[in-house]
Amino acid sequence: MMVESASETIRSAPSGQNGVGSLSGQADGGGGSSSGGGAAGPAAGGAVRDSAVGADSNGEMSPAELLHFQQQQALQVARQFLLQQASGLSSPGNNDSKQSASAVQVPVSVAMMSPQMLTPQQMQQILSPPQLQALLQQQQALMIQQLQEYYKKQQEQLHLQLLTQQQAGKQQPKEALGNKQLAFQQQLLQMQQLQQQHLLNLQRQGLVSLQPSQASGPLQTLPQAAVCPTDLPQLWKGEGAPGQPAEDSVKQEGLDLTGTATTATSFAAPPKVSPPLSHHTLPNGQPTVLTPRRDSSSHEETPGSHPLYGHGECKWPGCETLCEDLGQFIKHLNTEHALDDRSTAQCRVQMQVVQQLEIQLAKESERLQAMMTHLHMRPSEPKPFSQPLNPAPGSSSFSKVTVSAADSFPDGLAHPPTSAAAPVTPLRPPGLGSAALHSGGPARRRSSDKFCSPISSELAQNHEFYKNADVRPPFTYASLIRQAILETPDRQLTLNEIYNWFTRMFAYFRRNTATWKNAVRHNLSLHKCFVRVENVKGAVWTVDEREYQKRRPPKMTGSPTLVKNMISGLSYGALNASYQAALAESSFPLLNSPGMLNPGSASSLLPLGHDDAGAPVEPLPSNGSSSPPRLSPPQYSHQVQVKEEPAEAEEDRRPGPPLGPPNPSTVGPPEDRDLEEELPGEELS
DNA sequence: AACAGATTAAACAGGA
DNA sequence: TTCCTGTTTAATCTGT
Repeated sequence: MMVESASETIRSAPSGQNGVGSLSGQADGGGGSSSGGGAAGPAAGGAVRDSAVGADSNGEMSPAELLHFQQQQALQVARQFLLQQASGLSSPGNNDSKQSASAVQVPVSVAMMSPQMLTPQQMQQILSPPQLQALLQQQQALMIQQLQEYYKKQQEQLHLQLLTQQQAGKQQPKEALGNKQLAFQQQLLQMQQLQQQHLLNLQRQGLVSLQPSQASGPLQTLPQAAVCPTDLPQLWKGEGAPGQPAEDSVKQEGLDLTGTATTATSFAAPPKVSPPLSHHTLPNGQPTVLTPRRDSSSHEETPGSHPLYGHGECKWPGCETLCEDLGQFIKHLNTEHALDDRSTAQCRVQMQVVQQLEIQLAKESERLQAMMTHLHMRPSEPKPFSQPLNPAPGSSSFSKVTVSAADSFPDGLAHPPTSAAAPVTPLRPPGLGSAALHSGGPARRRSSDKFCSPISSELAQNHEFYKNADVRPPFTYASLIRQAILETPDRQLTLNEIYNWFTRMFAYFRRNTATWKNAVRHNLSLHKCFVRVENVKGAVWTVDEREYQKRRPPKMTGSPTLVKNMISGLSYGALNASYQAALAESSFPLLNSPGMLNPGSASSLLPLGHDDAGAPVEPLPSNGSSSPPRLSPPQYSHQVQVKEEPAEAEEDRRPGPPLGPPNPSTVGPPEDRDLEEELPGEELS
């Protein structure tokens, strides 16, 4: 009985602690219920795990292993980058008011915690969709860059080794040399294939659109060692013979490398590097420039440099041999660090060092999270509502929101002007951002329900995000259902069409179908605002706006803290404007009808409930209950309590085949459905 | 602490 | 019989 749903359910593990993030991805793996083909992997880490190529047994690391290891490194780098970003917050430029300080504080914690400590759900709840998206993009961009860098270095290494072997091979039998060359070339080839595959995977996730040209663009050095720029050399020092003794020395450094040497290798690990992120491309193809926080150091990868060569010395762990020029260094590299047991062992140790550092970072992050929890999650300290409670100041422009990565960072950080399309985009969309600032990250947050987050605007703004990212939309089922219904020309949908809308609009709902479908049905039945209208062809669901508005009357006014915050955070004029903007957005299907929204009515509606889906602006015609279950009403669907009427003269208002074309607005009536235009997502499937 | 709302799970019924 | 749809109940969580 329940088995069916159990297999699909990802029990939104309340406040899933520890790193269960990955579980969300694999939890439903068996279920296979997802119609989305599982493309949208777990958000953050989303790295593809190419376990295809098996590990080789000869002590060398297979490309797959290297890739995996490098992915870990890339993630680590991403975390490090966030740490750097966060640490930069305390730097000048931000110290004006308490409010702004607190405004950035949470993102700081978010930035510091999210990559590692938070489950995707938690991240989702804490971060606004643009922030999340930006975060994901950052990590993936980082990973891509790291991978690029890594592959490049691998190729260099291979070429170097090839050279070395060629030179050495002069004294060797030709056969052996040939075999080795062949092996190297094969490895090279394999790596290139892996590289392509990986890039493809990343691109397939839709969050990162990477042009090949970009992929092969200038690369920066691997900032892996930035985690511990100074320690590593120390770790390697003093070991007479690298290799096994190195582990001991490492242990002495308190790193406690107890892990057994695995079959991964870490070649170049240039220390002290700058955040590698300079450019990356957003899902919509808009390039975003993140100003690097630090200037690139001297070993920025240039054609004439080598990742293991910097400041005139060999950067091989524990080596530091002085080399006057690159040629000498390469010579040194080929002689001293050729592919042998010792070098391999050093690589292993290096890898363990990195792993250990990662573990340490995890611990420290955990501690930090606890601290943050202690400091931030306390409701006792009333937080001034610092950030503008803004449904986009210039809300009239439903600028399709392109989430700039910079948006994910609080003000004062590298915050380049966002793309032209989103200048008015709120830094933190009302939905998640603002609410999340007030409290921690409860597992199930329906923040948008709360106050200032009209589902329509949130949806419009983050439409692409929700469609592609496997994050739970912060809306209640009721508001989503309503939205789905209101988006249609006829303001009515069959159950199946509602399902389709959910899956079309939200990647999240492409899995756990049993769960949320049940919830949808439950909500349809439960809430009086959803009216079932039966006709010849079946039953459709409509929205009784009046009932919907009644549903939770005093949300906004009933939340004194919110109102207080709003008032404290904004001047009344701003508040009014913002509120009107919110109102305007919240009634998005009617948005362009100017009569709908006049300042007077908007402000007069202010004490009314401003619900998630908002739309309190819809000044419903007073003929509410009298309206028959019109089936093609261009008006608002609030046919009240007209359940059974077959509604004879029904036109063919069914938008189309249930699972058919993703565009329900094909029949597009000439109504004021401007959002349809604003939601180009309809074009996608 | 109480309460209301939301979510999830589940049982059940009716119809195709 | 199976699946879909719809209703209902209950447990749990969350925010006020």
